[in-house]
Amino acid sequence: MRTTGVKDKVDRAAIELFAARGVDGVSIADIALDAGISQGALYRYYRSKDEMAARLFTDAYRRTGAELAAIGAAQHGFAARIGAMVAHFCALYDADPALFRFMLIAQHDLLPGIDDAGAAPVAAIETAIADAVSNREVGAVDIALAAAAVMGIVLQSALFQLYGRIAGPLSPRAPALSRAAIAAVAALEGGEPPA
Amino acid sequence: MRTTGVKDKVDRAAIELFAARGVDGVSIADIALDAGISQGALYRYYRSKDEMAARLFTDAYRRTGAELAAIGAAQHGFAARIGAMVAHFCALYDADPALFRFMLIAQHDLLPGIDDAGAAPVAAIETAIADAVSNREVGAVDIALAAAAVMGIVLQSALFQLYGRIAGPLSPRAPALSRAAIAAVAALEGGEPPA
DNA sequence: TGTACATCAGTGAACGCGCGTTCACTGATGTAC
DNA sequence: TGTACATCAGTGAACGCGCGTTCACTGATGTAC
Repeated sequence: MRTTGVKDKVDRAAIELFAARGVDGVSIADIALDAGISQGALYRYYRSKDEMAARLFTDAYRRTGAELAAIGAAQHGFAARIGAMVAHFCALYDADPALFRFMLIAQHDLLPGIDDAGAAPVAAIETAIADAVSNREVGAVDIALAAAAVMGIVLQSALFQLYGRIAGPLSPRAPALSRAAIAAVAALEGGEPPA
Repeated sequence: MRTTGVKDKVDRAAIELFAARGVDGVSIADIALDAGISQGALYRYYRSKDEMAARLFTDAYRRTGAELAAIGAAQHGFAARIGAMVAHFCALYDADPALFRFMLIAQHDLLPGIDDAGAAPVAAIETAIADAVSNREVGAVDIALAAAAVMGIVLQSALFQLYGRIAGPLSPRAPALSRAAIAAVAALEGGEPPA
């Protein structure tokens, strides 16, 4: 088992601190202290604080999007796809809540800096919904609105867990959240305004 | 019709700027410039920048919570309550998207500073769900999880509108979002883990 | 095995800029007589 | 109606602190011969 590199310690310290206090609420000195190195040493790994936050965010965002897309592609049928994606998200969240809190907090600042829209987690969900509509598994829905419903159900549950409104890990709730997401999409059928 | 006071101009400038760039991304000088006054004059209205952000947030948060609670109390039946609350939220959002973007962005920093949990918008939704459960309109559900689903559906739709994923105002989507929220809650029945 | 040299992760002090806050002052408005 | 004074919103320059960034330096590790 490899010993943890300095870069890993830096990344971990930054994610934990960013999650707890926001990017602007954390100084380079804070991160260096938690990582156990000097301030100057941080610049061996990142050109600037902005680049650090952006890379940590973008990497996690792309990785999550790619995993969700792969998991969705491996399943057959709308319910199975949503079920597998929701379960995977819950497992990721439980494994590293700080990372997801960081992503949820920082998205408003850092999302505009991401060019590749296809890499987004939401793209995987939209694909699953669009496929289900063209398969006639689901009636005509506003794809964006349906994706918002699915993401909202899962992300808001994650936020409630972070805030202590929901106790314990998210994974045991994954089946219930999947059912809610699928029901929400079905309820949107036929309600889309004219294009 | 009263002419707009200086304080109103300050509040409006602050909300617009906070919504666009986040509280930490905006300087006192920026706000003063947009409000058309000097930096020093801001301190006639707020003791500090922190107090300004906190008061703007808390006021809007409490007002929204109180309005939702009143609207929910005026309706009979779960579907009517959720429908009215969702419609009201959409109308509020359409009337002032910047205010809600500010609230959504700043909640992670400023929510912990609010002591009165009963004033929260989520409390109004939890009340509606809890009432429906005790009336047997809805089966046994995890109240917090059901509230997360309802809030998530609406808030994520608002975010998608802000990001341009959904075009036009939210209000025409209110009926569809209500149906999705009610269906999501119903789908959660019987899926709660042991207390 | 030993020596000279290159590389490079990490140090820690210093710099400078931006920003929140303060404060002596101005000038307009209102009030007492 | 006029005068003296109080009040107070607003000004603008200055201050000082925190923070991101830089940089000359250290010391350990690896490599060539």
